[in-house]
Amino acid sequence: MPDFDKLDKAIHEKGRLSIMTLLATRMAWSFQDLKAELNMSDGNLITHLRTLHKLGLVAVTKEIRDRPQTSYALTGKGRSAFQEYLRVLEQIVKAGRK
Amino acid sequence: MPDFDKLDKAIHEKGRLSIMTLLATRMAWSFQDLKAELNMSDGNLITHLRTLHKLGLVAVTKEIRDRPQTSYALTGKGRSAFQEYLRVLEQIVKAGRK
DNA sequence: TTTCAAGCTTTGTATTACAAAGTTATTTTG
DNA sequence: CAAAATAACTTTGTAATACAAAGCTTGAAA
Repeated sequence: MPDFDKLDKAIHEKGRLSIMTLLATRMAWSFQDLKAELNMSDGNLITHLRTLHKLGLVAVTKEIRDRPQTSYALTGKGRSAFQEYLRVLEQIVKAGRK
Repeated sequence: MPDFDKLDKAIHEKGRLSIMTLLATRMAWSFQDLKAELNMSDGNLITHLRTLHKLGLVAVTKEIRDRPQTSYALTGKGRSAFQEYLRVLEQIVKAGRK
């Protein structure tokens, strides 16, 4: 049976799961790109990002290019936590397809 | 990108996801077996089951064997909703492993 | 008839997702 | 330069809901 206890709650919530998945697909995402891709409200998005950041799963980089631009990326910890999470998803899929 | 909107919220919640996964692995589960496997409190378990039942995803059968025994099983609708849900999980795993 | 177990309801708490609107700072446009 | 615009937050409020714990009900066994 899948190891449901290992389903990290911080990652499992739909909004943050979306974010983590996006962050896993490329090095860094700007706030604007995340917002466009996920169509979340500013407040909701930044709250989720802050939650992930506080847990050490996401790194925040502020730079001023054209306009000020904040970028988000997975940390090493975030990457491995997410892979661990995906392992449980795989177990669930395997069990559920039986 | 995964189709996050299709992540059925009723199924995605950890407790109910556990239940749905168990129900997918065999024909029927008694209340007691579910409770033992998931170690949830009576109240919590039955509330989740009722939620799934109200949505038409889970069928409830009451029979009196030795002791009264209630059994739970996926409905057709429940089965296909769950498969749909699993499809999204697969997309997430695929995207996240990149 | 007391006991016990199964299944279910009720109550209460604490968390939290989310939207909406307001804030600050910087930058572009008229 | 003043005004508008945009990025990135913060704040506030609401509604939903997971979960535990304890109580209720019914039927069987002791």
